[in-house]
Amino acid sequence: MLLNTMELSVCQIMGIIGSSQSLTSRNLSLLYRGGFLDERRDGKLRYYSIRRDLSEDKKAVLALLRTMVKSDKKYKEDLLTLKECTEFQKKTGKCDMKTLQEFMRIKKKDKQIRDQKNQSIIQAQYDLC
Amino acid sequence: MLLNTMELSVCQIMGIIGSSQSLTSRNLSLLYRGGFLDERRDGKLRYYSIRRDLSEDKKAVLALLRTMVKSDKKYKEDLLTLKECTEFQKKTGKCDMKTLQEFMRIKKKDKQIRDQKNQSIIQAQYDLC
DNA sequence: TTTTCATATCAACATATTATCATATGTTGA
DNA sequence: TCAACATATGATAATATGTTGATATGAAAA
Repeated sequence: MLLNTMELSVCQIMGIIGSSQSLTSRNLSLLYRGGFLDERRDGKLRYYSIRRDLSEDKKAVLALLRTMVKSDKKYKEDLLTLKECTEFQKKTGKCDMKTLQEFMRIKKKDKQIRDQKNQSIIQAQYDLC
Repeated sequence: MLLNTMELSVCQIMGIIGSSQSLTSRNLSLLYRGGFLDERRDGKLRYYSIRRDLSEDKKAVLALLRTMVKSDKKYKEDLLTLKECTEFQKKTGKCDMKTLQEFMRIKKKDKQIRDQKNQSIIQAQYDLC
């Protein structure tokens, strides 16, 4: 679904959605072998994008997924992260795995802290009752 | 997908697609609880049909499944069986489980014989090479 | 009422799908 | 050539999904 927006490399995707390297690579290559994605190699990086010449069946599948995903919380977050991530890259010029992972590590920590806060608010509300 | 055509009872569906009673019942009730189906009770029988007031998401899912299933061999066979089955019912007036299962047992046997014939034709072609 | 039939449900099993870890492959720059 | 990095893959563990067989429930006929 992230690839709806733009072409992305394996490490970008793993950075954004927070999945492991092997899982990301594997799933992308499954989608590639399944005929959903195009692959472009540029040095060490491998960029994947949604194929332009999809069969009607596949177009329909993607169309459905796109409508289903619209209301998905994680998806919205990920889209936001993608935006931040590309802006970060434009500014710094950096697009390597380490930088991305560091970028994500910080984001993840922030999220954890936020979640903990929410959790303790909920707890506090329970305690009040 | 059979329910696209018309409202059907559990035993009709199990007869037509050749699935066990418990499996058929379970899957139908899952679809019902999932909000895809309507249920109507008439004596011992329970009729399921596709809900008229589906959400847009669910409509989209069904629309996709309908296009995907068009090219499915088993689906085409089942549609044919459904037709035969309803004609048989109109003629005989019978719609109980035993009759349906007997109807299916014969159909299944016919199919097996046909498949065996095809198999031996293929074998014969191999032998020729 | 008891029996029969249609359907539902539970527990156990079978199968399919996803994820992980360790390691291999291939690419680039020193 | 080697070291560093990005990606891929094989073996295996974790989890989800689908199926079956036995049994329960509930309605109608005998």
